[in-house]
Amino acid sequence: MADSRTPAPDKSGAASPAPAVTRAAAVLDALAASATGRLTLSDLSREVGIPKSSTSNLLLALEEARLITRHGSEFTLGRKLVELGAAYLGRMDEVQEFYRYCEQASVLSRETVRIAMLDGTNVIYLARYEGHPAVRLTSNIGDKMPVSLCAVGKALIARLNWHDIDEMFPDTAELPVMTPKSLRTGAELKAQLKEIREQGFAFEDEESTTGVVCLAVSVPTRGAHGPSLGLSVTALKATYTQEQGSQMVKELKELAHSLGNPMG
Amino acid sequence: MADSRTPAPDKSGAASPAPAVTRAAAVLDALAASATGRLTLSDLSREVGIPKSSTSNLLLALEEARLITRHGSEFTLGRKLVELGAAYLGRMDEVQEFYRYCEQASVLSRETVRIAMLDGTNVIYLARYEGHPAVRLTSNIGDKMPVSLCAVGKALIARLNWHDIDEMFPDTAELPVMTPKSLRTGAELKAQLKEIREQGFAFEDEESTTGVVCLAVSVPTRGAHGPSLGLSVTALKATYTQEQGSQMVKELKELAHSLGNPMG
DNA sequence: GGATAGCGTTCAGTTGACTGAACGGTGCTG
DNA sequence: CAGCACCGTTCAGTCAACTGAACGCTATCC
Repeated sequence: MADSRTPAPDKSGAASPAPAVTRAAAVLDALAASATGRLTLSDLSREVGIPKSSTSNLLLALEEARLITRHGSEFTLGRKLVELGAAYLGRMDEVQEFYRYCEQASVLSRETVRIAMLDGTNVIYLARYEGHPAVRLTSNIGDKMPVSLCAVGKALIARLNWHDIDEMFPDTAELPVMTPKSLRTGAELKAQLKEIREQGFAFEDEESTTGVVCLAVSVPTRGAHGPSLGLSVTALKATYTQEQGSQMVKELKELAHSLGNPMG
Repeated sequence: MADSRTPAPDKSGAASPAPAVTRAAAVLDALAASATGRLTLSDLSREVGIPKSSTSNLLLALEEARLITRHGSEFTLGRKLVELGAAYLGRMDEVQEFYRYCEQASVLSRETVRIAMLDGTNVIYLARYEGHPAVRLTSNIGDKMPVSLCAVGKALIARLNWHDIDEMFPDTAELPVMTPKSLRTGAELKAQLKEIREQGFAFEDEESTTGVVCLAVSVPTRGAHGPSLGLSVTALKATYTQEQGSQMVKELKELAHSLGNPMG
């Protein structure tokens, strides 16, 4: 799991309009971020920085809503979160369309394809099509990954305007590293982003997993407010060929275009 | 409950220790339950039954926590819910073990297998192993299904004590119907549950999808507090044989036993 | 075009939620 | 066995979050 630091910790000057809700969300975050996923009332009180008595009340309410579950004196995330997450995904027509397209595509139907969403400096995987039994991914739906480490992350970032990119990744920014080939600095990342913009798709060469390569494209934003979506194919470097790659990019782009324009 | 002079420690409704949290959860539920998944402030205020001004504050806090997202004047569920749901699933060792077992099993490795959780009168699908490209399920992870319509639902219900079952499904209860073969009444369902208890596994014969059959078993509850888990295999009725079925049940039971007893 | 109905926002008063210290219970430690 | 440290719970006082009516605004209707 990648460490994600709170992006914009609102200073104490700006109070929340419903503090109890903000705190409850912080409790959920703390549970999600903890190593074991099991924390006691005191743990949470310390972690989130609110008095025990207040935390106790929050936990009672969260438990009643099934957003958390109590196991003796420990708390874990609740199953209601799975339902809500599923409800979010179920409302995304793009996911349904994604499956349908992958099944009937000529090359992609036999590959491992994923659709992901940009979330700050991470991507979140929304769905996975597994047409290639030899390539089983360890990552699951909902998992996060730093953008600099995967093709789909780079494809999504490349669509942002240059000013935002510079802000997110200063030249000297140190990027998370997972393999010897991982990009190291903001400058390296931005050099690649220029390439990606020119060629219209992104590439990953063993930057997150040795032996594995990825291709990815971004989906033009549907409507005015939708999240940024991206598509990626994963292949084994050992069997990957240039020709195969260009065909996959072609189909990825076709799917991306179809997702971006519901009617066509 | 007799003395009306006591200062009423608990009113009939049993007030929540943190109402704002309970209300926020109700807002999320309302969004998840709505047909389109997009509601305005006024919609939510009416739906949940709280004043607009209060709702406005709740929504602001929820939006700040990214539990909901604002699109103009409409609100939808937020992507943070996908992360939290994934964190819940990622913490379930059973899911990881489920994948591992399916891959190395002799028969199941070539079938479509799922693991699901009981949630009231529905089951929620937690993970899906697809070893059989010919059978692609339309349901996704996190989707809900009435227990009476699927083998895994019946397997899970069958483990409850008879009193609870009678309460959930009176003889004359009308069950949801999806195909001509769907069970219609509580009495029909309970007759099947008796069979399931005797033979130790559940069966579904085109009750949710014509042309499709399912086998399922329940997992003995791990520890004292875990949720009720169930396993199911889906097959095409056209190619299904009795012999194949008994082998699949055997492997399902083995996996169930392994999930219920972490060390063995 | 004027009127209406509905939307989201604002604001001051009052109720009820949050605090923090003290309490009883439990599992280590010396 | 006594001592300690930590846990989760309780309770009364205080402060702030919630209410509800009034506001400005935009679409809709006659």
